[in-house]
Amino acid sequence: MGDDHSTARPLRADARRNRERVLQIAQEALASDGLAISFDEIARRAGFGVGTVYRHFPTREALFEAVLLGRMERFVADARALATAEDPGRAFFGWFRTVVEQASANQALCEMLEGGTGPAFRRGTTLETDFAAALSRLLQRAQRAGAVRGDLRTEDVQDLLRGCLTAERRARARGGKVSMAEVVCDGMRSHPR
Amino acid sequence: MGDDHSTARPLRADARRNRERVLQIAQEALASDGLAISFDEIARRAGFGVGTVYRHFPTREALFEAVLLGRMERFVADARALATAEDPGRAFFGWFRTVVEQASANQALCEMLEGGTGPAFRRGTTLETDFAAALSRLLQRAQRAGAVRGDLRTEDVQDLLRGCLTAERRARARGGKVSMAEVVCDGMRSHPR
DNA sequence: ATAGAATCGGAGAGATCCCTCCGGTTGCCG
DNA sequence: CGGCAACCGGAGGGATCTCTCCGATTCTAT
Repeated sequence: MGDDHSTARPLRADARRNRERVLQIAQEALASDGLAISFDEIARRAGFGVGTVYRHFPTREALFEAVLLGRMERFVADARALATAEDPGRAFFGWFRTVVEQASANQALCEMLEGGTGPAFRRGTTLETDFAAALSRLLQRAQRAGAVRGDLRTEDVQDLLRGCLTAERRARARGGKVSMAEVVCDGMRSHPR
Repeated sequence: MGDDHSTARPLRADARRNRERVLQIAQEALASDGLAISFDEIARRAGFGVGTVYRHFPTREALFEAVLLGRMERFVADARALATAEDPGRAFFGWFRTVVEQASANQALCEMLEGGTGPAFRRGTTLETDFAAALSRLLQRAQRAGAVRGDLRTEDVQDLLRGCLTAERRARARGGKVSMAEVVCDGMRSHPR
């Protein structure tokens, strides 16, 4: 325990290259095939024996986390950056659309957000809590500004986001013209009538 | 091939009872656990050996189909029945909400509709074609009546339906007050402004 | 160049899963 | 109630998946 990555002796040059290659291949594999892809398959695609890959990532889940965690954290960072924007409605809807747009191109990311089940995004994780908190601030500000239906709660928006990913991913796969996120955002707006 | 169910010698009484029980248990298991549940597990829950269950349903997929096909067909029948309703907008949104409401209580049904991947609902299946056709009629009539955004295509609505299921299922699981279907339906309405 | 440490590769253990096979059991008809 | 067809049960074959182990290989420091 406590393998101190920052102070540990640097990896041998070949190991470093190989580690990088595994991450690269895993990234592509997860984006196109989703969380269900097998560890063996990733090793095969990268051209390594499974033992080699396990040397770098102790567990299937650890590998997936290494690939996906950063992406998720960026969503949280984006939300925080927008928490003080001058137009709360624009900030909220912009963030929502950005997340849908970015994630819908990545199968594994979608599954993680949709299911709340992937690595490092389980119920109660720091990441999951931060995500909900950041979203909550955006939402409340937008609601106070009258841009979003007042009866929507954070969990509602989270679920709508998940649903929107499901829809947008498929729409994107078939080259659809209408943005599903656009439709859902319209549904979340305060009813003018 | 062509095991003629209607004219074949009726099942022995015990076999009939057992078959019924398997269907019942499978229904519950699929509703709560989804398509990923294993054949062995269903046999175990029903209290039968796997051989017994395989006697009645030659394949995992055949069992799932026996449980789920009827439900799917009802959605198509509902859509057809509403194709001549006097208020096309009301018919369209009513059907949409009904499907979401009914399916969101059943994990396997959701996965089937969402993924387009389950038994008997694959791309090109008669059921899938009929489903799309029935939905298409409802949509076009609603659009002509000015109740639904004119730029939405059948595929768009199908994807929104899938997404709505993802959202509604989770909202229901946590006892949410706001209906996700309501929000999405609002998004599909023609913009008054 | 060479010793020694770090790394690689892949066979295989252990867990599931789908499905088959066949000996033992049970219900049905005369 | 006797005999046979139909039915049940579960061991196990073949696949696949995660992860371990250790001999063979490759890199690096001297």
